[in-house]
Amino acid sequence: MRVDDLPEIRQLGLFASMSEEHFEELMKAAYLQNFPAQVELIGEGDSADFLFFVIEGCVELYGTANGREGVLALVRPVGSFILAAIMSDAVYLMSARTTKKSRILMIPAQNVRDAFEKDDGFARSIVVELAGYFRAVVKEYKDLRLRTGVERLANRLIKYHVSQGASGKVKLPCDKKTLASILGMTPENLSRAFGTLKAYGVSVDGGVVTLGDMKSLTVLAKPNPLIDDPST
Amino acid sequence: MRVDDLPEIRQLGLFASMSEEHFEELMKAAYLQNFPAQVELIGEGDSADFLFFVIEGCVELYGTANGREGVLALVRPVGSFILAAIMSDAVYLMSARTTKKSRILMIPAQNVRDAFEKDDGFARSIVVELAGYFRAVVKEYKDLRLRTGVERLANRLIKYHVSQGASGKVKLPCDKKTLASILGMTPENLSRAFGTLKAYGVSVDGGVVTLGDMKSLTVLAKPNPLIDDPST
DNA sequence: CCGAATTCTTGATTATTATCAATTGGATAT
DNA sequence: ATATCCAATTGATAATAATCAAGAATTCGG
Repeated sequence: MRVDDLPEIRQLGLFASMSEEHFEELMKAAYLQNFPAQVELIGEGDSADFLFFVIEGCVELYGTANGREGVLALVRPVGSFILAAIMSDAVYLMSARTTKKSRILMIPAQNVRDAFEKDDGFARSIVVELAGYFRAVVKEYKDLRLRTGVERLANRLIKYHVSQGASGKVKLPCDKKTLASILGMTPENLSRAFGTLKAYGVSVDGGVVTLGDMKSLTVLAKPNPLIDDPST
Repeated sequence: MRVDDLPEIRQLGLFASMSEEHFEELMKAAYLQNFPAQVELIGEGDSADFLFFVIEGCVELYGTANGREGVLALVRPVGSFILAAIMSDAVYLMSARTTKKSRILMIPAQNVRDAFEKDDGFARSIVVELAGYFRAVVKEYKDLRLRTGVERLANRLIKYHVSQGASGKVKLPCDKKTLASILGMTPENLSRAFGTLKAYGVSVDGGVVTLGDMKSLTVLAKPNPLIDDPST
């Protein structure tokens, strides 16, 4: 498949200030592929051979240790992942799998590093991208470290609510099993956390959650822009 | 105080490929200051006015939310902190305080950003630095998410043991209160975790820990280079 | 439509961690 | 030396979360 069909890639912050020539070169080396759901694209510990972009669908980044597994993030269109491993020329720290049928752009690591050496605009864009990644993980860390499960859920609901237009209803972006893992809890405890939030005006109907008492929910959640606001 | 007295700064990866001229410029704008212990250098939410380097002493990075506080990392000579906030021109996500008498180099954020624009080598070095930061936080996240307190302690002891020459003894790098916070637990639970590790050959005498049965300790800890090895 | 598989929920129990309280021990200052 | 402070430990209890088990609800393929 030709990559030229993807103007959204060219528009990405990462490539916006890259020269046309270098961009062409990168795209010539790139692969665009469709994957079914539940395909493991990379495994932690593998050497970083490709930089990935999610064009369509959704990819889950997760880690394993001591017999446990946890999802760190979902990547949706158009997002990249594991840029840091590429720039460090190191192994991946996280595994990645598709959660549904997905279209993925893969750029060989060496081409990315070559472009980084040749193209100053690209190098600077990578700084901005990595700084944003870093700050996002720090926020995840604080969320996990400083809040209980119920608080994490409450804040996540408020966050989704805002990003979806604050209509009073929230559409969950994934199934509850995955949401639980994103929030750092088991599915059982997510169910119970929803139960706890009933007293704060939260009612659940399948994948749709109604926030009926924002005031008391907010008192419980204590939302914090330094954790919850993706733009800070 | 003159910054020229600090050849170790020039040697840092961050500045190694920077032009002499731009480095001079940066250093001219920089402040070198001595702080006593327990001084709050920055507070989370403050706008990022300076990039910091620890020249001597030690600085603790910590975050607060929902009435709780947690240490994310200790920065020792010669390390920098909050580069990501500077490059994102955003507020600090973490607070920082000295844990002992420390000498700190501060470079105004705008000068750093100017140098980033002008000096391509510097821009590329920042990428490497940020990628390393990112990977370090991901490892912290996995450690916290996928391990129990006892496992975290066991792995930390093994890590210190290796970095200190694997003599069978480990000198703790800070008081136990701080260690507890770094490990994401309370001081009480750190005491109990040490108690649990007695059965695995670990004995504590003040700040010195003896590892008497590496084999069983390792079985318990299940060390993982993708979390514990700072060089991967 | 049915049946199989899976997700989701709920209950009971256990594990892990935090909190509160009391005490010990060492360091320091007067 | 004595008093004071604070880190560290220990015990008791409570909060939080994980695990195991069973059922209910939902999805999916035929």
